[in-house]
Order: sequence, then C-alpha cells, then structure tokens
Amino acid sequence: MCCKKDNCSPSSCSCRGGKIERFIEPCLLLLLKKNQPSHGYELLDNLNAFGLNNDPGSVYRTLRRLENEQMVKSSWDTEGTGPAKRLYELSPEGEKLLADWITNFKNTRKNLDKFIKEYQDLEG
Amino acid sequence: MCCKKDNCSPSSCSCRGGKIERFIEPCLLLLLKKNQPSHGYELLDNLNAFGLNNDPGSVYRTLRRLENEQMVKSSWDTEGTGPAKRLYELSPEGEKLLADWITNFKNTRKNLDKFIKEYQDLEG
DNA sequence: TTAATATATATGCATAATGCATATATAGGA
DNA sequence: TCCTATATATGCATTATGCATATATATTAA
Repeated sequence: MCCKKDNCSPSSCSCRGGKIERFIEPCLLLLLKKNQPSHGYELLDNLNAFGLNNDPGSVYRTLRRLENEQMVKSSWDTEGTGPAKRLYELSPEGEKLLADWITNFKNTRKNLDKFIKEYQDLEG
Repeated sequence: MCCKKDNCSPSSCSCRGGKIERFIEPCLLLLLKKNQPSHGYELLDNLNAFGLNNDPGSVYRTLRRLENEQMVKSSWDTEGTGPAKRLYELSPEGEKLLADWITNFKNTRKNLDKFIKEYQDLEG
C-alpha cells in the first residue's frame, strides 16, 4: 500500500496506517546482528526488505542516536575505494534493546490479532 | 511492559517499543462501530481495553479531527443529567477508513511475524 | 580532461503525533 | 457550601517523519 502525494492527506491516508513507531531502530539493530560490522549506506539498501523508505537521513541520524545511547559503536573504515565508511557494530546494550523490541513486538502482534478479530466478529 | 518515569528516556525505553502510529484512531472507529452513538468520555473508558493511556485530550482531539475529515459526525445530547455530551457516529467514509486500517493491520502482522522469525532464526 | 554517476555521510526544515498539564462547565451528593 | 464525577476542550514541549539539500570521494563515460 503506497502513497500518491496528491490524494494523500496525513490524517486520513490509509498508506500511513499500521506503521510501527520508530520501526527503523529495531530494523537497523537486526540487520547489524545479522551482518557486523556494517555501515549506513549498506544498511540503507537492506532496509527495503522491511518496507521502509529509502531515506538516508533517517538511517544516518538513527545510527548516530543509537551510538549516543551506547547501543552501537562506530569506527572509520578508510580502506578500500570511495569515501570513508563509518562501520557500526552492536554493543551488549544494543543486543538487549533488540531483545526488548522483540518482546514488545510479540505483544503488539497479540493486540493486533485481538483488534482484527473484534472487527471480523462485527462484520460476521 | 510499562513506564516508570524516572528511568524512561524516550529514545531507549523499551516500553515505547512496538506501538502502532495513530493507533487511537482505529480504536475509536472500532468502538463506535460496536456502539453507536457514543461520546468522548465513554469512549475514553473503553480505550483501556486496547492498552491506551487514559488521555482525554487525545480522545477529544482525535474525534474532532475525524469529524473534520468527515469520518464521523457529531450532535449534542443535552438530555439527561450532567454536562452535555457530544454524540458521535461513523460515516460511510469512517467505515471505509476502519476497513483500510484492518487491511494495513493484516499486513503489519505479517511483517511482525517475519521480523520475529528472522530474529529467532539468529538466536537458534 | 571533463562531466556525470555511484558511493557515503550529514544537516535543515516543516509538519504531525504524543504525553502531560490545565481550564471550564454542569450536576449530584455529603 | 464544598467536593466529586461527568464532560469537553486547549496549551505546550518533545519527538518522529519525510523530504530536500549539502558535501566529499572515486569511478566511468564522453
């Protein structure tokens, strides 16, 4: 479900519905857990799989915030071709944070199931 | 999972994780579908079942916005005891909006399942 | 050689959502 | 008369989001 800019008002557009707050955070954490170390530009590509926009700004800002909160740590990779990459890896706190997200997601899924079921019971 | 104000920073607190954006909107729509007409104060009570905060401000503001968007319509009930109630009912557009939320929720649930599974596959 | 493109990181800005506090008014009960 | 419950509403600070833009490096095509 996608958003044509014209007929999409932020208040009623169904394309906005169902999104999970700050979803980019657990996605980045999981991607790092799967493949460490990694850098922003690479992570950006892999975020597509989670249905997130291709927004470099959000990725880099979130990674910097997570580092500020000691959930990840970074180092510069000046080797290889092209501009330098900032390599990220998970900290133990970051692992814990991801685990908390999973716990919350299981709960969210339960609530979604309940919500959908209540609706379907009405519709018959 | 809940929020003790002291140790809860908005950026890392796990109690914030897993919430669905603008979730109050479909909750109000579903509550109205189940019981029409209804008013803000009554809806406020019933929102507890969906795990939402007891925040009158959010409820009244959301209802006014939904009316502005023609998703619900209201009328004053000056009968009975106490202050007047603003009674809300769903419009056809509101019914449609709720149906769209449900569609999106089914998709969200699928994505959540996938995310959780990917995590668990890593953990073994 | 120069121009365009891909890679890589970063900031700025406007809008919207959220949580919390507060204001206002009506009616019933102690 | 004062407190409480009912009922609606606004104000404010912080945060999230999407989009645009800036900057720099290296490769490729003209």
